[in-house]
Amino acid sequence: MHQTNNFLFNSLNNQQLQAVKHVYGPLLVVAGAGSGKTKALTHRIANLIEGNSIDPYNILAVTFTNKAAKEMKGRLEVLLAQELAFNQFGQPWTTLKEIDQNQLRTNVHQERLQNLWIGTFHSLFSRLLRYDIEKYTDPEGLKWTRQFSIYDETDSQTLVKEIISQDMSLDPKRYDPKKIKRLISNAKNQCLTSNDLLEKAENNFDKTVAEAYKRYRISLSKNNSLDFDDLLLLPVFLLRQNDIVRDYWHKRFKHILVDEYQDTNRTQYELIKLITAGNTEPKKFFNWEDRSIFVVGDADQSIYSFRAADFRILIGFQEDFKTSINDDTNSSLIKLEENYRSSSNILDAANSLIENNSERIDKVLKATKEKGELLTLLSCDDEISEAEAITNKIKSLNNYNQNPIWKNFAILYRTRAQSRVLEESLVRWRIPYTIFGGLRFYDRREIKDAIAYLKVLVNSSDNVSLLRIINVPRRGIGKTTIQKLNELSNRLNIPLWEVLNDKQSLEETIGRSSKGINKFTEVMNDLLCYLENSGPAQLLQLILEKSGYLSDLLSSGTEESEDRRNNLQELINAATQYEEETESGDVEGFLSTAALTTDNDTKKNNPNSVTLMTLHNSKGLEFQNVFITGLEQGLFPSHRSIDTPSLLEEERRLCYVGITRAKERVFLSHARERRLWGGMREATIPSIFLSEIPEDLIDGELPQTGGASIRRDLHLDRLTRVDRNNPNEFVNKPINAVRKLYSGPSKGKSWIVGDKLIHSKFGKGEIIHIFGSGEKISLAVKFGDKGSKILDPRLAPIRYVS
DNA sequence: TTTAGCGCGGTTTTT
DNA sequence: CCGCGCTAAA
Repeated sequence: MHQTNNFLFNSLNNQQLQAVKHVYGPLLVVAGAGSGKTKALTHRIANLIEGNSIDPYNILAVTFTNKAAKEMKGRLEVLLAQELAFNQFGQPWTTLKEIDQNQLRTNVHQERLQNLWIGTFHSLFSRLLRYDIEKYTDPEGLKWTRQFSIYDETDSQTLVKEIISQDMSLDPKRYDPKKIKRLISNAKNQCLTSNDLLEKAENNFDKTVAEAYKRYRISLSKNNSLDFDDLLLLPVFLLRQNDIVRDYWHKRFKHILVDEYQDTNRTQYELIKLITAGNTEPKKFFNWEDRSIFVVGDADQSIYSFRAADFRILIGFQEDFKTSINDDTNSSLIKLEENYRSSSNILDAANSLIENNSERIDKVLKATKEKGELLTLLSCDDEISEAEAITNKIKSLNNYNQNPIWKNFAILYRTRAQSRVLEESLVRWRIPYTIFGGLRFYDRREIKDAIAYLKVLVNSSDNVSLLRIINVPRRGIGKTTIQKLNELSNRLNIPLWEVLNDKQSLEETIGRSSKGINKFTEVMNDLLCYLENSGPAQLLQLILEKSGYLSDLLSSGTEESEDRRNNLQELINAATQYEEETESGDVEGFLSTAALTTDNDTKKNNPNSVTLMTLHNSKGLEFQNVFITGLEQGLFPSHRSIDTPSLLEEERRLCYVGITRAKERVFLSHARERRLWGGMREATIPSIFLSEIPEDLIDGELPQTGGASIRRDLHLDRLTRVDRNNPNEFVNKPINAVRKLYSGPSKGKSWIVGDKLIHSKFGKGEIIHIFGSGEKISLAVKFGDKGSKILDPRLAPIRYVS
């Protein structure tokens, strides 16, 4: 036991130690970037199990990403294996052979962690639903079975679109299904029902959304399906409704841990609270005698409010979970403020930046590392020279190494659209790179097709999947046929699948077209015979063969179809792996995994390559060198955020996240001109964030390569037309130029009627009138098609042009 | 029933 | 510029 304690405790600082030793009651750990929060989490779980003899069966550990869950699981495994190493071999972990280490990890995995629930919100609660969903009846009488399908964004989009245009006969142009889906999703994430929405409705549009929500829900139930949001919302309703179920999970999960608590939404919060409170509501205080809730988060890294995450939940934690004893010894807040990742210059820059936000928990990250290098500002002509400047930097920093180490570099951007130019530059210089995000493995067409077959076999009510595959491969079943059958199904109130199997009705309604349908149902009924006794891997194999999907691919013989076949083989491998990892190897479970897995964690990347990703994707990661690109008003911060303070603060947090990813070097780049989507070249204004980092922490640099020479190399003549002769104040004096823009033209520049200027949001404009005088002037500016605005020159993001 | 061609719109997105 | 959804024609 003492050995255990050493393992778990001796590498921790004071605050981490306090967190790790916490056992009962509520605890909020405010963990700044790079302060060792995963360490605190994993060591605490290990200490619960090893130090306090708590059964892993009673622990629930929730993360937001598969990656975080995997990481936590892995590290926990090693910690417990280290303990075991002492008991079994009597020697420290590091002296063991790798094969013994792996053996121990396997032991721990199978014997100690089998019953520990650790995973994402969505995967854990879909698991809960596979147990208990049949015990839930909606107030409207809607029901689901444990074979429910999980609809991804595309599937649910299809359903909403159908409801808007067909069910409700609305014009999809006035009622954009995407927008409506987003509003419904927002409601679901805030734990609101369609009735709640109806009560809150202020106008007809709101009422329509509420109605669409209601119908969408009915439709999901008819399909025996749930969308991502339902995986959390339905458990809330279930636990509220059913005392026995709630009591069961309450008694089971005595110790709850939540990672990235600042990213929780109302629904997730309700869920956590229901399990923690159990069967004894209403009540004011929780009974912490034999239980705990331990949440870790950082309000400064809250960057998902557009998905209804609400960091005020984190700020309210202590109030929400307070104990009846109101004493000072009951400390329910610990701050981890020592940063082990970044140089102190980088941290100073990040701290200065984030201090411009008003809504925060006060917290200053303290460096444990040396000052290090200054941050570097790369002021570039345009997006091409920005990309070139970055690749140049990467190359030159690597020249000092015999073997280039590409994996030490990350290039971060606000929008995916920015990645292309960067890629082109990396390709040109033959620098290996890995781009994150993009198409998920499970979003590929052939994968979705195969999965859809599996879904229909398990859940014949799933019409979205059914209609996806009914004519894939081609069976000559067209739109009109499907429409007729759908009508029949609705009129008789018989599931579509049963209509398809009723040969007589088919003959009567669609006549000769029933041939294709019969072909389809024959295949499906044949496959159904195998459902009982086959695992997902074998089923997939059978599906691909018997449906003719595979032979269809083979006959086309293109390179693309070759790729598809490989992907399908990959899918079967994943199913096999699932069967090996889980004892039951059940199809429903595999389908959940397939729906909830992004391949960021599974795909094999070139281990030594430059990383390209969005700033959002970079959260939780770290790199030696980080490039933050496109620091321009309207791009970063994005144009949608620029005049809404709360949104601008979120952009600032995003920038903070980006900077704090870096261990050694940060490069901040902006382009003086940029074309987005190949449109017009637009003059830009440097990002306000650049002006919020102290000048003495930034080193300005003139990029070596201008965009024009590159363009000539590429023979892109039409691009070379663009000015190179224009003397560039930013290139000559990058820092000063940036600062000048924000020190306020009212000090340096006196405006006169007729001056032309550029506004970051409204674009080019001309002063048509000046109100007031001296320091207190306002400008009336006419912006082409955007109309006229009255601006305060000291505040408005404007730049003088001519 | 299928496919080619045009027009429109295009932050970020753990699941 | 690129990917989509819809319409027109084969």
